[in-house]
Amino acid sequence: MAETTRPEPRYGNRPTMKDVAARAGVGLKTVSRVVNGEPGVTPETERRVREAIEALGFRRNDSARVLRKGRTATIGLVLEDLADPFYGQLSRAVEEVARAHGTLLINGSSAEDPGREQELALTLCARRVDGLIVIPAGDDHRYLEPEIRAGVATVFADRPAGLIEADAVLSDSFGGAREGVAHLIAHGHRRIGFIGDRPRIHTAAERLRGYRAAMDDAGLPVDERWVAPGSTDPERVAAAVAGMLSGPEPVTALFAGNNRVTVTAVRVLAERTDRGGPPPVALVGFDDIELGDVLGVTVIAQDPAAVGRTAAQQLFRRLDGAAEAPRQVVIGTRLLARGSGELPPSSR
Amino acid sequence: MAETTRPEPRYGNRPTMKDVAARAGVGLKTVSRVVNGEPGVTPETERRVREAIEALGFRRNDSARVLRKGRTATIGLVLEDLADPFYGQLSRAVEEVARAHGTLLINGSSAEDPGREQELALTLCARRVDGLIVIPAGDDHRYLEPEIRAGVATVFADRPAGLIEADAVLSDSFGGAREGVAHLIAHGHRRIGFIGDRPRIHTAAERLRGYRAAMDDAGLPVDERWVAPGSTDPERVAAAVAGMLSGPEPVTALFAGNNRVTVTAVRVLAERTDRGGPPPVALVGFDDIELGDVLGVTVIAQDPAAVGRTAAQQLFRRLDGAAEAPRQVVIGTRLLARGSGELPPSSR
DNA sequence: CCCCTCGGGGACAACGTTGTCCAGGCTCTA
DNA sequence: TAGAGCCTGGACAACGTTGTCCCCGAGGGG
Repeated sequence: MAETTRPEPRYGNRPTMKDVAARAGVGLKTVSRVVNGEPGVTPETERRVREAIEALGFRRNDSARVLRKGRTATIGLVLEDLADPFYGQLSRAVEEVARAHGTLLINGSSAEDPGREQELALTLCARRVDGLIVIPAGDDHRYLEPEIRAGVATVFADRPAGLIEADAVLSDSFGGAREGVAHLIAHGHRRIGFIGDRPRIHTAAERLRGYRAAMDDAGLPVDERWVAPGSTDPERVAAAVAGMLSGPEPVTALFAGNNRVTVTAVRVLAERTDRGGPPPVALVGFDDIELGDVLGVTVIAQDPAAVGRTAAQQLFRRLDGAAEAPRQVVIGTRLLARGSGELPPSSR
Repeated sequence: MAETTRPEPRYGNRPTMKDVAARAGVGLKTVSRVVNGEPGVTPETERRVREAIEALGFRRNDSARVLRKGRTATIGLVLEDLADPFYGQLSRAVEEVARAHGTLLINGSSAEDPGREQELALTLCARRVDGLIVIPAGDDHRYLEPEIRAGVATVFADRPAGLIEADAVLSDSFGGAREGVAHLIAHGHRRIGFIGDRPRIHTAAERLRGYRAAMDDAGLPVDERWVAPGSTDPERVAAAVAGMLSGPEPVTALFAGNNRVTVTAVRVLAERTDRGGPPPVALVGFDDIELGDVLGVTVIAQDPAAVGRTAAQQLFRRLDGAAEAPRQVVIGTRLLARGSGELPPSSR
C-alpha cells in the first residue's frame, strides 16, 4: 500500500477526469479538452469521452479548476439582512448582472454587526472571490486594504466606505430627506418629528442632516424633543412616536428615516385612529414599503435595484481593468405623494 | 526561465504559505500548523510566523484547502426569487443555521425557470457544496440523481422533489387553503373565487385542492368560472378578479393562492372601493403580507423561517451521517383573522 | 558519558485540473 | 515518392494546501 493521504469520504468518491479517461481509453488532457470545448478532438473520440462522462456521472471539480486558473468567476455581496425587502431587491439586481457576466454571486448577512461584516468579507476573500460588494455595517474598512491591494475589486453600496478610498453607489439620502420634510412644510406643518436609525449609520446621519436642512431652509426651529435617532426596534419607535404626539405641543407630522421605522409608524398611527382618537398625523417615510400605495403612505422612494445594478456594473468595470480614481455615484430618489404626506396640520 | 504556466494576473500575486515561510525563516508546514492552530510550534516560532503573515497580508487560499481536504464547508440554496420576502426570510433562516455549523451558504434564484434551477443546482455541485437545499421550479429532479449518489446531501423545501425520493419540508398548503375557504364559508359565503399560481407548481395545486375540498365539505358546487389558476402576473390577476366580480352571479369572496396574488387583489379591491363602487368583497390570502395587520387582510400565515430552519437542520443531520429513509416534514399554517375574511356576503 | 526518548520542525507527495510541449500519423504538394 | 506541414492525443508540471513520515537536537536516566 503506497497509498498515503486519503483523509475522509472524499466527496463520496466522485469520478475524476482520470477515471473518465481510463474508461474512454484516452488521455487525461483529451477529457479536459472535451469538457472545455477546446478544439483538437475527433468527433469519434469526443463521443467516447462523453459516453464515459455520462456513465460515470462525472462533474468537473471547480475547486481544482479555480486553483489552476486563478479566477473564481465569483463575486461576494455582504449585506445587512436578506430578509429585508430592500436588500432582497438589491441582491437580486446584483445577481442578474453577475449572471450576465457568467459569474456566481455569494451573499451573506452581517446582521448589522461590524464584526460579522468583517468576518464575512474576509471569508469571501479567502474563497478568492474576484470582487466584493459591501453594504457597510461598520465604519472602519481598513481591514480590507490588504485584500484590495492584492487585487480584490471592491465597491461599496448604499453607504460609503469608512477610512478607505473606494467606489461607492449611494442613494441621495440627504436630498431625499430634505425634499420629504420640505413637502411637509409646504403643506403647512411647523412642528415635524424625525425618527431615524442610529446616526453611526451614514445614511441615517445624512437623512437627519436633510431634515435639519429643510427646517433651516424654512426658518423653522427644531425642538430636540422632535428628533429621535436610534434603533429601528419597533418598541423604541413606537415609544418615540407616542412621545412626540403627547405633551402640550405635539408634532403634527412625522418623517420616518427608513422602511422599518415607517412600518412601525404606520402601525402605531393606525391604532391611534382605530381608537377613534385624536386627529390624524401626517407621515412621510424614507424608502418605499409594500402596498404603500394602498395604504396611502407618502414616501421618498429609493430604487434598490438600481443601486445594486449600478454597483455591480461598476464592479465588473473594475474587473475588466478600469483604473480611474474611486468614484461615488448617487442614485436619485423620488417623492411619491399618496395622501399621508399631504394631510394638513391638525388644529389640536 | 524554467517557469512555464503562469496564466493570468493570478489573484493579483497574493502571498502563499511558501512566501510566509520564507519570510519567517521556517518550513512550509510550520506555517500551516500556525494557521490551523495545530500543536507542535514554539511560541517564539509562532510569533515570527504571525508577524510574517501580518506583514505580507497573507490569507489562506480556501480553494487549495478544499481540494486537499475534500470538504467545502459550503451548502447551496436554490430558490425562486430573492426579492420575494417569503424567500428572503427562508434564506435568512437557512443562513443562520449554516453559520451555527461553521458553514457558508450560497443561494441563487431560479426565477421560476426549471432550466435555470438545474443550471444553478449543477453549478453549485461543480463547486462541490457539501449539501443542497432546493426550492423546485421544475418538476423533474432526476438530473440530481448522480449528485446525490455521489454524496451531495439534498433536501427540498416548500415543494417536494419531482420523480426522485428525497427529504422535503413543506407548508401545509392543502390544509391551510381548506381552512381558509372553510372560514369564508362559515361567514356565510357560497360563491367563492380562487386565484392561484400555475397548477404545475405543487403548492399551487395543493391549495386549489384545498379550496375544492372545503367547498365539497360544505356541499357547495364550484362554478369553473370561479377558479383561475395561472401566472401571478398582476395584470392576469387583476383581470381574473374583475371577471369574477362581474356578470349576473359574481363571487362574494376571494381566496388568493399566494402572497403576490393577495397583494394584487388587495390593490384591485381597494381601487374598487375608492371609486365608491359596489359593496366590499371578502378576502383571505395564503401567506402573510407585510402590514397585513394594518390593512386588515385575513391570511393563512406560513412560517417561512421555520421551513428554512427545518430544512437546514435536516440537511445537517444528513451531513452528520443520518441514513434513514427520506422523509417529509409538514409545517402547519395559522389563520390570522383581521377583518377582510370576516366580511359577510354583500347583498348585491 | 552514552544511549534513548521526546518533541519541534521540515521534506515530500497528493488533491483534480489546465497550460505547455512534443510525438506520431496523416495529408498534401513538389 | 519524399518532405513539409497539420492535426490528434498524451506526458508532465504546476496551482496552494494538508497529511505522513522522518530527522535532529535537547534532556534525562543508567
